Amino acid sequence: MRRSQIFLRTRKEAPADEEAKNAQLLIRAGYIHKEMAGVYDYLPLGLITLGKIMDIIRQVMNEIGGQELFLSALQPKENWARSGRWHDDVIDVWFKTRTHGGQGFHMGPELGLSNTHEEAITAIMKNFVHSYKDLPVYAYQFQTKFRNEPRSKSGLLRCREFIMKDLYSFSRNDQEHQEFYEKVQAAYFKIFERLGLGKETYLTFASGGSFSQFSHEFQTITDVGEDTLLVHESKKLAINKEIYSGKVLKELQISKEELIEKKGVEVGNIFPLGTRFSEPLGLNYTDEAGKLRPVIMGCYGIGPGRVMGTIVEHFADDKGLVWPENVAPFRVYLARLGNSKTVVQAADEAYALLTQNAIGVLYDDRSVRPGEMFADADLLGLPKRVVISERTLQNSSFELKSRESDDTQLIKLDQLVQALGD
RNA sequence: CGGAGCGUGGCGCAGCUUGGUAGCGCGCAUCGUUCGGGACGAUGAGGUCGCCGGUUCAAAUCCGGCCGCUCCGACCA
Repeated sequence: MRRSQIFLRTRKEAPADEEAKNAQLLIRAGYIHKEMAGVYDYLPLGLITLGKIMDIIRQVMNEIGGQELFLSALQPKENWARSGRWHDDVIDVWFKTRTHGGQGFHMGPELGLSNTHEEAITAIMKNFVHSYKDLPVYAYQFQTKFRNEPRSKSGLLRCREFIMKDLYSFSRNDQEHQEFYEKVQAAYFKIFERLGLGKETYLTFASGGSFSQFSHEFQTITDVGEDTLLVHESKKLAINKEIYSGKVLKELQISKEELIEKKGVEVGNIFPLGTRFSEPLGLNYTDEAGKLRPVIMGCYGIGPGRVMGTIVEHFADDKGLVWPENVAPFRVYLARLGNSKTVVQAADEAYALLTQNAIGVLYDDRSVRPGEMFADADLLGLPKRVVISERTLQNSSFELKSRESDDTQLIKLDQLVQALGD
């Protein structure tokens, strides 16, 4: 992509209405735009980045047998009435067309904007699951969730409208469910590893609801995190402070002295649902003996936008964003200094060559001064910076620099692809 | 939902105490000089001063109400 063509403008100054580092930098770098509190638009660069994160998640979900679908954001009342979750007393973050007899849309039935999809997916599965032969089924989606948080904050970390990957498992029995549950657990570690957060992300024991003792959160250690964790570093796990007790310690065979208190961001969550939804909504199957049984369910979430914000919080420095290779919107920032014929030609060729070799490159072909290009390259946070100028061409070379280091090196032009490829 | 702060061209801010032609920097446009870490000069475009109401000859400024944003707390299916 040529910088002169991409829809992008960077800013020197941070917006006044953002305090969170992730929001300030992502806005300054032109990745996102704030629509209102807790609601952000993804601009071209931001969408590419978000897409990279989603692709990593998607790939691993497919590997464990997940099938992608896309459910609606508009939710009818009926399914939620059946599960007992339509009432504002049960879920108070709903955006609904009518609440407490107030005004809603001027026509049509009472509707809600999806804040989660257990009801919807369970109702759908009634059309497809009748026999033990139809199970297990694993379905997931990337969909927008709407939650009217009483206080959204911290940029992308706590939004009122956000995309979530939510996977739902439908199993015949507890054992089959448990096997998959553990598979997802391993898959999540793989995902966070690929996203660059592996080292700081802990499997965290949290409140399990009515069908199991625990649910499991994936918490990434960050100062701006909302959750307080007691981390066991060598065992690579943590306990959410909300469930911390002597009994829990005993259960997990951990002693108090081994734990360190830290702040974390919940980047993922896996949750056994038992028959919480299959029973009220009537999702049953006939087993081998002809007996009708409720389907055992689980749900498994990751918030790609929240992950993006967490990555920013974790890696960014005082000059701007720093993306791990796997999620960077482009691998290379190609800065062309000067616009003499030879420089333009060499840079154009480099751009074409990298593109042909499927190396993502943002080509700064503008006629701006070097300082501005360097500042932009730092702000945008692409892993590699390549400079082509009169000076480098005198050595038939380009200059290569990594975002996280100050060292530069001159490399011969014919080594371009080797130096930047995998 | 409680507490604190804020709202003035696209962005960052001053002006408000003491009412009287709406200003600065960045960015943007044109021209010239520059060109390896956010250059300089000249000219120019761009603003319902969050919204509604009140006081006044006159309101960005004073008064009342509302809306929005940030942070702390409560909440977080």
